[in-house]
Amino acid sequence: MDYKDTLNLPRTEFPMKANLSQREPEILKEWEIEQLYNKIKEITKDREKYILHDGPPYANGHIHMGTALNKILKDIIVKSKVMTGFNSDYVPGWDCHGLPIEHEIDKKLGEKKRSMSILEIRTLCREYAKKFIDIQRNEFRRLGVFGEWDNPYLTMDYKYVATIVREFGKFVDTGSVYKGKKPVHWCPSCRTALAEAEVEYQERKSPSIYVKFPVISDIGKVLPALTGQRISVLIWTTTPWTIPANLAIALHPDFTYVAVKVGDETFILADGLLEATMKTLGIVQYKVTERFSSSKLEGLRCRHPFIDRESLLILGNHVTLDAGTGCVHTAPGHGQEDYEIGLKYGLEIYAPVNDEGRFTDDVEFFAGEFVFDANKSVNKKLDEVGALLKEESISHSYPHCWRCKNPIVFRSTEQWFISMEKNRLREKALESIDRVKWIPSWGKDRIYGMIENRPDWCISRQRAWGVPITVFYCNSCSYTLAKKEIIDYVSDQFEKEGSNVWFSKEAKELLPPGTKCPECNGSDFKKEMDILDVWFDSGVSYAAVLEGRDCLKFPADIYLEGSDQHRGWFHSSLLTSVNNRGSAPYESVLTHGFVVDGQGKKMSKSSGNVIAPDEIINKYGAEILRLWVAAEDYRDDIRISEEILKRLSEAYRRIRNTCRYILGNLYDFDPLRDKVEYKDLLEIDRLSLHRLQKLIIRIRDAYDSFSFHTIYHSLHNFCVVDMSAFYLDVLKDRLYISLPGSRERRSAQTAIYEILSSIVRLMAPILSFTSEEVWKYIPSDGTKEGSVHLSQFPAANRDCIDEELATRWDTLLKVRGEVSRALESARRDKTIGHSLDAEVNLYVPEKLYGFLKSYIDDLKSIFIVSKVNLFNNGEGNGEFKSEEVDGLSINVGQAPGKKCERCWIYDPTVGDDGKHITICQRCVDAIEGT
RNA sequence: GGGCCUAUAGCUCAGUUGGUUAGAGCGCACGCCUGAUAAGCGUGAGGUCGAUAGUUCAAAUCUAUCUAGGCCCA
Repeated sequence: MDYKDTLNLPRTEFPMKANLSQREPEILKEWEIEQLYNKIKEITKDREKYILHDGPPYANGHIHMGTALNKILKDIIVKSKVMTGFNSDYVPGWDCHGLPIEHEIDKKLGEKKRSMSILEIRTLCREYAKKFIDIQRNEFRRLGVFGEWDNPYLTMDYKYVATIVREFGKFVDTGSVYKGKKPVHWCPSCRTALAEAEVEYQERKSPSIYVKFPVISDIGKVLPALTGQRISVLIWTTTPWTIPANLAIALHPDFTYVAVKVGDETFILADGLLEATMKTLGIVQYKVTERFSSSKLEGLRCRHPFIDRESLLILGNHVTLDAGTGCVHTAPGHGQEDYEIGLKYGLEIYAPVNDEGRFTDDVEFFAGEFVFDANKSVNKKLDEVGALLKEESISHSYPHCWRCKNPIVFRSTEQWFISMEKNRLREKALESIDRVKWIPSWGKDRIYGMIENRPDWCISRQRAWGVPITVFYCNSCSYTLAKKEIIDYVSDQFEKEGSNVWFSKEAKELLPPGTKCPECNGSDFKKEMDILDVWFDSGVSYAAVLEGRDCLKFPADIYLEGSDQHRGWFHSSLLTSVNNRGSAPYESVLTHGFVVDGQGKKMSKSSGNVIAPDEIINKYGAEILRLWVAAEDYRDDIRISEEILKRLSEAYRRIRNTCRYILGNLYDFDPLRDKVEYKDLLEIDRLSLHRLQKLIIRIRDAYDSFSFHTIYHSLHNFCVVDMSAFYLDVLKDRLYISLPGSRERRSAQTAIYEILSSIVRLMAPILSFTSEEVWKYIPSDGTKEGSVHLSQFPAANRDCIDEELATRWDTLLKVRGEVSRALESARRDKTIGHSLDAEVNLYVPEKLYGFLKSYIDDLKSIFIVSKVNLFNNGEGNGEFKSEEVDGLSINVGQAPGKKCERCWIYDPTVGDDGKHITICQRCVDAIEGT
């Protein structure tokens, strides 16, 4: 007789091989057919809300590892909140306007763009965004992310756009919006402003000049040694044409400056550049007459070399010793740093250059001249007045227009701003930051520093693809008509017809009938043609989405984005919400790092180290990607490499197999019929339930604190160490050998059923596909939901926690470890092969002896050996001396008796039964059903 | 150049307010089993805690500098 057939070996249809890349799409299909997301919405609708508000990715290109990471993290949070008992609807969104899309359309159109209307271009941009929204939506769904994919929010939806305009109106109403000047990259040949992305840096030859600015203030007051001398500050520049716009000279606050006597003149420049400058100027005879700190000069005045105007001496950290004289020619209308320092010192943002790049009539000597041609004229003039010390030519990197390839200029133009001060926006934003929970905590310092130091928010863009700044100008008196009521009126039209009406209709049609200019009573207006910064679009999502949908709420519980969004969405959302609602739109902000390669280097096309989500999904499955997200500590940068993925898929298999093995042993278990009461469970089964409760507590805490990598490690460790290597291994004997309906077998099944049904739910937010697959196979107790995602996390059962029992087993397991070592040593000596071949003698000290004696009947099953003999101290010594357990020594020998053919245990009763001469008494009983 | 952050075994992570010989799992090596089998079990070898200098009786832990890397600015 083949006794194998009399065993209760595991049986399950649950496949060992996951085959994720094939199975996942099938599961997704089922979820869709069952309308799972709607079912979740339905069952959670009356619960307390926990809202994660989705930051919209840009609708451009396919998703990459960063976007995948972000969406999976969000999904893990949302799913875990649902399973914790919240209503946690997730509405994904997309950011649709902006330069990158317009840029793509530009590239496609090439020269054709010039002949197209703004409406045609906007239509192409809309189609482009639409296309990538569909692509990304499918890619996100493929990751197993649940959400309102059929009803996402798009910043280009009419209703959303209307909200943007209304929120802009609120800003206007609070008096924060003003028009000012700011330098932008300007292409004179295209006659357009360029964004940073449209600027290409190329080598170019420029003049390099050294110019004297005579000091007119009484310098003797601060530096008596210089009294009565002819003194000039020496500057250096490579853009002579900006000299007419010079308003100041900047010195570094920490550098030492010198006064140098050359002939009968004295020059001022930075000590650190003295030698280099003198060499360049070819001056051999010079003498330093004074050394001093730059602060002595702050506020003194020079005279412009050829214009009747003063030039102020100021201090700025942007000054360097890399080149020049350490005294920086400053034209606030023609440079970013010049502009910023200019604002600080209250200088005019002066840029007397028109759209074509020609000097305005304001400029003496050079009016009408093209600025690059004017370089020569300016130098000539400087030379005439004796201010030019040196002129040469240098080659350096200079900005050029991406389209026409011509060199561009930096020129201040009229722009719309949101003031950080007028409505105390900065102050209020900083206060709000204090009330938000930032995770990790340094996020607070980071955004605080940014808000504290940022300049006013420039919200205008000279672009086509965006939301218009809905402001009008009186054609007769140039009065700016920016009023909340009028903006709201326009907003209503946008809501019905879209923002294209701004470009298709006349101002008259857009304004409320009978609108008159409050200044001159005129009725002829023109429209502002600038559009809003896209950060304003997404920044007001709290109004368009959180307040716009009943299933959400304001403020959101959490925003979750990459750490770059401290400057981006966290920032713009904070400013808009603080100004228009009086508080931050989020209770907490969680940030994650960036995806980098196995070496910690950033991914880039040029490095060739980019891994696409798609590749991973095809090779390993989205589930492995989800596991990766969970396994890594996302607060820091997150590495990905082949090795990491290989490790993870091995860990995945381990978890999957543990589930499978338990399923295989539950094939005849009906929880309603076979469950054993806790008090009747065997002790080791109670131990496993104790450990399960600890796991539940640890994992639920980890979900609450968003520490997902703790979950991965705990779960994996539980499956590998607690289950596979110990409990399940020990259990085999009982599950296979015992009578199917026996108490000891049902006791084991009760425990593993409880364990599986718990861990499958605990892992569902992370391993969303596999948990669903396992769920289908778990025997129902009558309350099992149709999907694991409709179930709740298990609650830790205090009644199953037994610390004393756990402590006792800590000792047993320590001894078990030592027995394993002793067995291994016997295995090396060829005394045994399988551990059941062994008989173990334990020589233990008094105290341990008493303890182990109470477990004497269980020891052989715990150790998985055939026989255990226990000896008190003094009765002898084992060859194997334990290092871990004081006084313990062990001997291992070949087990006596014959090996039972059925249970493989060596037992003296083998052969006792006349009918079954190759098996032991226990097995005889099991077969005969007694 | 500035702000914020990171660095513990080949990989992913632990490491309380400074306190014995720095831990876990995976991987690797070797062995066992063939009743979880494209599985399972056991044993073992892996670390100058990024570097240097300090504080201290005592530093992975505190301080400074440096190196490498990331995000955001300039």
